[in-house]
Amino acid sequence: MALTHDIDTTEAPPKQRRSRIKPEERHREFVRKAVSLFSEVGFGAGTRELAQRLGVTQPLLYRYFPSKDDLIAAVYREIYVNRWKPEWREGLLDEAVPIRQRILSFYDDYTRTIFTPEWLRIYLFSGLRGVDITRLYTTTVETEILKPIARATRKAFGRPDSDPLRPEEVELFWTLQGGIFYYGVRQIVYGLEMQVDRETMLRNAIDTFLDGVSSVMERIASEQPAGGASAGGEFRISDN
Amino acid sequence: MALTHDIDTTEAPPKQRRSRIKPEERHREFVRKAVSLFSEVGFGAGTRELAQRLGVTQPLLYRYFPSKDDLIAAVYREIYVNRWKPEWREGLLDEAVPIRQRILSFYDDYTRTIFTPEWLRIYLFSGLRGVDITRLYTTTVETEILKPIARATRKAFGRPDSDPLRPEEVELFWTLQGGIFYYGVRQIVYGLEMQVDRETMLRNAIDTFLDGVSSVMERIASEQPAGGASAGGEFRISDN
DNA sequence: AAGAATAATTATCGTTCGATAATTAAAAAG
DNA sequence: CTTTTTAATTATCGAACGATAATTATTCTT
Repeated sequence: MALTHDIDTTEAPPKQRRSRIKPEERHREFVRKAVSLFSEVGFGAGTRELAQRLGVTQPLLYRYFPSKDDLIAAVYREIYVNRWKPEWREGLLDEAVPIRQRILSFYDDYTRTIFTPEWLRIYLFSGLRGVDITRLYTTTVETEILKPIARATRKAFGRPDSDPLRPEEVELFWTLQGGIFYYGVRQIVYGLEMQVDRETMLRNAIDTFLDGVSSVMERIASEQPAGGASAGGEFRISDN
Repeated sequence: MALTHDIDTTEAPPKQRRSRIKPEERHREFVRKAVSLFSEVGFGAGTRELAQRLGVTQPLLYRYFPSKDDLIAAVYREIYVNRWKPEWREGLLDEAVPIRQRILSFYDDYTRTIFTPEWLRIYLFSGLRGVDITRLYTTTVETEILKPIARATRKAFGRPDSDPLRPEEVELFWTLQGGIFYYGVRQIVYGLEMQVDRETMLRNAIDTFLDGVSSVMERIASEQPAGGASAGGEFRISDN
């Protein structure tokens, strides 16, 4: 017969006062802390850990979210939707400002938004999970940011706005985007000590890009349009 | 009293023949399949799933690896050490080849190596886990690849090899590296249909970069060396 | 103040996980 | 062929997971 009265090393439960707050606020609190927790350990983080950080019990989560996946969806919305600024696109189209300054201002504000552990890590985690939202976000970046930048840049170089954007042109601006993005990953995600501050990096990267992109864009414009989106014939001889 | 003889829907166990192979080969098999599995679902993947893919039972893993973390360490070694080619550095230093061609050849081979689901996804997963190996790899890339490229490029522009590399110069080449890397992430990790093939992207990105980098490198060289590594005074007025 | 509504709790279920011990069977040694 | 070695198995443990049901206690309504 085993002793049933174990020595209780944990002191008596602190008779925790249960705080009752408005449902909407509780909902927001869950999402806020979930963003923080998931960004640290990934979406495999436990619901008990999340509840503990909020000072509540684990089953309470299921009063506000039918399942963990619904909570994750709310986290996606917070990152991808709530932190997107429509003014980015507008600023990029403002022809009263020189193109260099427009691009610089955009990336200054954009990196201020996404260069946080929460944003970058959840972006990477969600990308690795293969959920559609990452593809959707990438498409949004291309249509709302990169294509406007590309058109504006071409215009600034004196090229007519009439001929359509080539995929190769858009891809060039993806390279700039990726280069800047990777600076944030190295600093925030990998925790590396950066030898160059963000503003200087942006200035140098954008100046290098703008200085070199005109000749390459001209070359692209002078080449045959690439296969898939060609308006000419349905078939053409590949130029290997 | 419950019925103890449940209707057995699963047919009789196939009396699985147990195959016995050499320890070293079993070890390699575990690592190989672990690379594949972890790259798909992350390091949270179960040891039972891994064993199933090998056609063995789960406890067998612990004959070859003391713990799951040791298996993960072996996976890191496979990705970061075994797939690194020392010839990359050598090729970049070969002054018989024009700088543009040297950079192009390197990135052609480098992206051929890392633009696989296994490499890219494990790289991203490991980076998010915050393990030291990612920082170590980044340092290796900088010293073995980017600094040699930067020096070679500067040399090709006629600058003396004597004055030390500025952090701002190295950072410029990180931007190129990140831009190229992000192409692979979009294609392989996010599964996006790329409108521009890898070779064209590399050519345009590198041409844009090389065309624009000379003027920016000159500006960097003409500016005051940045704060931290300055050999001049211990203090200086910050230039806000 | 009494009762209704509901936010938060306790208790618990069925899975899955990494890991260990004991057992079995295939290959190596004699 | 018999014995020894060891690669592989079966069985199982304790912890952590997502989720549900029943209960308690706080706030709102009248």
